[in-house]
Amino acid sequence: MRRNTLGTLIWLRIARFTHQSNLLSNDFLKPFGITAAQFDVLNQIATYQPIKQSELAVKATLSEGGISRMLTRLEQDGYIQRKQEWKTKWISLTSSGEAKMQEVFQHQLTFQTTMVDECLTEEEQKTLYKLMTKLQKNTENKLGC
Amino acid sequence: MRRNTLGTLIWLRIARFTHQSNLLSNDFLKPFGITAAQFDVLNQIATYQPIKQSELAVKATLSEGGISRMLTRLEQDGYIQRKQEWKTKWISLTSSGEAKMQEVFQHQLTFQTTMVDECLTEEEQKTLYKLMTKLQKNTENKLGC
DNA sequence: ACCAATCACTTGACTAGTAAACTGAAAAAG
DNA sequence: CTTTTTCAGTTTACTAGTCAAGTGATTGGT
Repeated sequence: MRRNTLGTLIWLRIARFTHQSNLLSNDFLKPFGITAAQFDVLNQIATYQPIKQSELAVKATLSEGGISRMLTRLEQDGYIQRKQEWKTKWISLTSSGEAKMQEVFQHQLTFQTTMVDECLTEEEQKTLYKLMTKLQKNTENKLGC
Repeated sequence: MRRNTLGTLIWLRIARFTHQSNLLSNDFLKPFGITAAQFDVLNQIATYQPIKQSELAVKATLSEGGISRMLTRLEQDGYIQRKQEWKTKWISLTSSGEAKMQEVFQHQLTFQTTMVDECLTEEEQKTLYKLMTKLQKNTENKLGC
């Protein structure tokens, strides 16, 4: 009892990093008036628009309900629009949303990149990316069952 | 624009893994009647009890408000108790909470360990742990400022 | 032509988290 | 002795997410 394995220590580090980096991201994005979660979704929309709501949920790894709520907020803030066609809703950025991404994207990219660059070498980053990809893909597969 | 760096790809992988592994953990813990977040807090209490509420917040990397709410829920479920002394509240497990941890801990440890073991070698795990530790410590330091 | 199934999305009830404003009692200051 | 500060914790108002039940229009079966 009360003895940890390497595996659980890895989980803990990852969980802590995610939580803390999220706080930092939210702090960083505050002046821009959006949250880290909103940035993620807007970024997916910018990349894939126009995109079905259900497909967006998959890209952002959110539940159907979760994406519905998030899009309601983003719509209220005027960043996105939903165009109903048959039974599907097509999501795209409004010009306001487009402008917001133009404003924020580069900053956020630099912010994230710097955080990693300042503590890991190029070689280490490649290794970390490879290992995290393995781990994440394995987890993703489990989720399907 | 729209070009990602290695750093942002790493962030994305980590975020996805955390989110997905959390879903899996919650699913796994469901039969035991607790959530992953509750397990984490109970685990910290088990390790450090009796512990001040404010110190527990630090250990669990939660805000003061967050830990207050979480403990209210855990108290309602009968897993923990808060003993007021002067102005601080000392948190410890009840016998029911102790029993629950006895029941769950080993399972959750095995669950997490297996997830990592089945896709990474011992060597890879050591490397991943080292790199994630660097990254997390760096993030933690930023948070203080 | 009608009833059932299905599809895409929404809603209700919940956990979980934050920041910021608020308590209430103790210690320190005058 | 009052008044003020301070400290630990709570509460409020919010975002963000889940699951599961509900909606409402279209499509299929008989």
